[in-house]
Amino acid sequence: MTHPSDSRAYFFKIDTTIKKIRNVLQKRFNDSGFDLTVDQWVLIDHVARNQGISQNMLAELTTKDAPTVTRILDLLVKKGLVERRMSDEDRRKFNIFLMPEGTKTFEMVLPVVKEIRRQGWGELNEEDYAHFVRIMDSIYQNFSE
Amino acid sequence: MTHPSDSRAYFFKIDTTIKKIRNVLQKRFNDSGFDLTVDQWVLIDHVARNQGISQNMLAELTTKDAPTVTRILDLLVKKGLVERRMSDEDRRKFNIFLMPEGTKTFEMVLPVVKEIRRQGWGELNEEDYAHFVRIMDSIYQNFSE
DNA sequence: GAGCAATTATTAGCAGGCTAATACTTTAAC
DNA sequence: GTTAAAGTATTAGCCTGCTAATAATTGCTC
Repeated sequence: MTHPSDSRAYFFKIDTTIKKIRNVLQKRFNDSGFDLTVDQWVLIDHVARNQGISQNMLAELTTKDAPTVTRILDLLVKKGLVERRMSDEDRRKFNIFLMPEGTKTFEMVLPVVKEIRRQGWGELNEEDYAHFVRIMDSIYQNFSE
Repeated sequence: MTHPSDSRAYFFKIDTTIKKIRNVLQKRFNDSGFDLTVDQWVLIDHVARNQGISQNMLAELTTKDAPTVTRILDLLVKKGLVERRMSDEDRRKFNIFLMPEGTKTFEMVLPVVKEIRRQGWGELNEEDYAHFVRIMDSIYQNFSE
């Protein structure tokens, strides 16, 4: 390998790592008795921090596409965790709110998620984090032109 | 953020980056007239480099699960790119081979993929690559205990 | 060698990522 | 004000990731 980019390694490593993280999160959710997928959690997390957010905005913040947000919200509504309310100013939009059960879920799951984040990061330090962000952002940017 | 792991950032960044890479690859495939998904390419790549490989082994090398490998191979067989041959020693196994069309596809797509890898890695250097590998492996390891 | 456990691959079912097409609403242009 | 363009959300259809259950074969143990 004369240049790192000649290898499949970086695509593969990113792919494998994100799968691992997802697996661990999901298993921990299941073991904790949370009836929730990782992506459902991601939406709940954002709604909790941005009550009344639009689906559009949710899609942008999570880098999910609109149809996916629609479907995940459908499931969350069905579970009684989240509510769609017609927007007053713009009738094309919904404002998304947590229901009481959703708030409960958020508060129950959050500490578990934080613990997993800590576990994953382990002994890596601030400098590592800076490298990590720089490299990831760089790859992203290199593909955004 | 007192500690990087307190933020959603690293999970999110990895997730977003891999999505970006996949999108760029797929779009470039489409624009080049390749009738191929990214994951179908990944399997072709591995079969090309390991003719006769078993599905099991393919799953391991690609970190895909067995049902996914089965389905992707079904599509590749349907497209005439790949062939399943009964293994002589173990009749539970298939040996996977590229068909002539598959080899053609491999040789046609590979340079495009290499070019995209190069583009993504951009001006990052060997040292960055070392950091990248170390951090990713570390996260993976922290979740494998 | 009979019976049981492990291995290999498949099927079915749910969830999420993507594109394309559609319905509805708002905004802009004339 | 009417019409055209843009924005918001949904639906449908394909592909992939995951789990659980199944079928077929092999290997192990007695």
